[in-house]
Amino acid sequence: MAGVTHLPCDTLGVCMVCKATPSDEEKLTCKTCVSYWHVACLSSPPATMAETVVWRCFDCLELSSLYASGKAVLKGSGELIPEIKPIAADASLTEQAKDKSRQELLTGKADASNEEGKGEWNKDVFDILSGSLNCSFCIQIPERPVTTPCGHNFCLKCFVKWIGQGKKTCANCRSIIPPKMASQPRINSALVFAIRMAKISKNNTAGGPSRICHFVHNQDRPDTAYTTERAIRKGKANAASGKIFVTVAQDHFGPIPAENDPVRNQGVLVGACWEDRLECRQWGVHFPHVSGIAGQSNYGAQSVVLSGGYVDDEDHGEWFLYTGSGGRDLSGNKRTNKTQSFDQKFEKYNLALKVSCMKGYPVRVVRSHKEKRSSYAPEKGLRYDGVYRIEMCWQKEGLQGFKVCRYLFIRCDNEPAPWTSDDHGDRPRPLPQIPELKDAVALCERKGSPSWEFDEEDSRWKWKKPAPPSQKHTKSADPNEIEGARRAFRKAQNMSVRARLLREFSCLICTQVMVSPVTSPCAHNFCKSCLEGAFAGQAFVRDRSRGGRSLRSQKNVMKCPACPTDIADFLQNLRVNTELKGLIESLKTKAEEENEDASGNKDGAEEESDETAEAGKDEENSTEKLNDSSAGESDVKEQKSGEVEVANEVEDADVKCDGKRKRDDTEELVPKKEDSKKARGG
DNA sequence: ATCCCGTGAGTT
DNA sequence: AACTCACGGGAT
Repeated sequence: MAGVTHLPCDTLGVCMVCKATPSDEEKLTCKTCVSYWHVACLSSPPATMAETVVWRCFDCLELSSLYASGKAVLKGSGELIPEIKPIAADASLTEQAKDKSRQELLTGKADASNEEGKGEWNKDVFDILSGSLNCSFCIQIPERPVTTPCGHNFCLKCFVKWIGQGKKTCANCRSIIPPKMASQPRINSALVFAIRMAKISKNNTAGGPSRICHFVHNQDRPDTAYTTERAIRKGKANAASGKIFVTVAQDHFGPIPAENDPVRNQGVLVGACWEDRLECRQWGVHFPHVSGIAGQSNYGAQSVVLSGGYVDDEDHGEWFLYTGSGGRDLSGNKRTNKTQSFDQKFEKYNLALKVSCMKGYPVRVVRSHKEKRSSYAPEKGLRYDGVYRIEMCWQKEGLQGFKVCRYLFIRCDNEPAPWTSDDHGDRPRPLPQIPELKDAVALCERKGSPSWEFDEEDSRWKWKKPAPPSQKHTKSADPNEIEGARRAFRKAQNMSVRARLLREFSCLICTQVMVSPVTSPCAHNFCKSCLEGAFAGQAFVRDRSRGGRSLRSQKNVMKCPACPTDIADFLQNLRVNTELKGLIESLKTKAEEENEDASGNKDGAEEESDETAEAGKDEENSTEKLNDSSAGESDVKEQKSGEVEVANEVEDADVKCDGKRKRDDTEELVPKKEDSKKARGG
């Protein structure tokens, strides 16, 4: 190692340079690998709060510049190429350069930068966003945006970090942040969508990358679950499933591709939402009606649902820790039971998950609104979030005192997750740091190479080994049903721009596009006036509220019109989310302009008959600029095409999870007490 | 918050 | 075919 020594703190928090044990305040966290560094031993510590938040250690800076120059690649297993060493201290990176490389990492535009003028791309997006939509910490477009009740938008990570430092007020305006929001911030999905729209619309005019991934919200529901004769009084609770619309086998692994979607010919795209489990089932994403795991113990698990049923679950978006099933007394007529009364074992569904782990199969992941402890859960219903791989599994003592099976899921999908505004899917990422591993029992890791793997040449995840042959017959959908569904779907596809805006940015009260949006602490968006109107005449405080010093005046509970959260405090001082407002306005304007450009053509398209629409979605894309392209997303079917073999011989290296791997940058900035094993120093 | 149903897939 | 098991969901 050359020149100045740069080393982080070790497992015990001891600085490896000066051997002191710095306090939390004296330590700095690398934004990328979440390692801790003693500020006093840094040659050039960050000067401002904003810099602190985005600070990256020397290893990671070097790494990102290697990425940018195309010299570094990730191995399929997710392991970082080892020859990357701490570089000579002052990597001579200016703040600008840091920002640039960070942004390149974020947007995946690394190697497209200066050539072909694509470097301007990000700048253009900023322009569209009027430069106004910035997280105050990192001065970037907010990643996983959360909105404070005072109407300011931040990256989830930056916000969590801020709260983690004991801050109780908004970093922008010093308004108090409600404790509930502080402890459980929810991503503002309307804002995510707005950012994506801005990117896409920019992209379409600037000739950027052509393949933008689709983001779907509610599908049409051409057929719903039905109530059988027998259960006539029980309504939907005991309904039987409606038709299955896709033609995949029940033990199909991976995304649902377009060729198995005769209804829409697009497959199930990331971000697809459903009302309930039966509907989710109809699209072939997760077949069981109640169970959270779909799988067979001798074959593998195809999908899971995160529904908050198990308190041990821990959700970090791109990765999460899942708890196995069982361990509960379901005798009598219980279907679920939150309390555990015996140990879980690796059998049945838990064994199925383990098989998927060992084989490296892609596992579809669905998140439910019932998971209240996750920032990534949808507001209502269920949402398909793409495929993940189970990198390892083990047992631990659960929070309820019995053993639970544990699974580390890491996202590996070719489409971006619903909470990011990235325009690309996942790249292989390192294992996150998992404190509970130090107490893990029966730890299992994959031995061979995974079946579902990132292909560097194609920059896509694919089957590197053939997908396991189905053991079930493939369901075929009823042609009549398909035709009906198809019509409804085409109609939805031809929605006007305004209808689209409406769908994404509608006020939950007036159902119109929000004029002056306010965001509640529970992350629901309304027009300011609508929300005011909804509570007009209601007093905030009961009785003796008058003279400013009423001692025990009782606050009235005022429930959010969209959920049970008490938003009385929020209502007292409604603040417009000006950034979101501006964004909606500019999208509106832009959409109208494009509407006019396409003029007569466009009107025709809206009234277009089903038959003409049959011509395909490509055509729709051209008439509808804001419609993201769905073409090109159907090629998830490389299974048996022959070139699989070639890829296989490249390496069969075992997957190890110790030492060498860097930690994931998606790790939450949380207390850092128990660092079981630091992935450093090796 | 609690009760308890019909359902459907896995397993025997 | 019988039996077990399951992170739903409407009704009370």
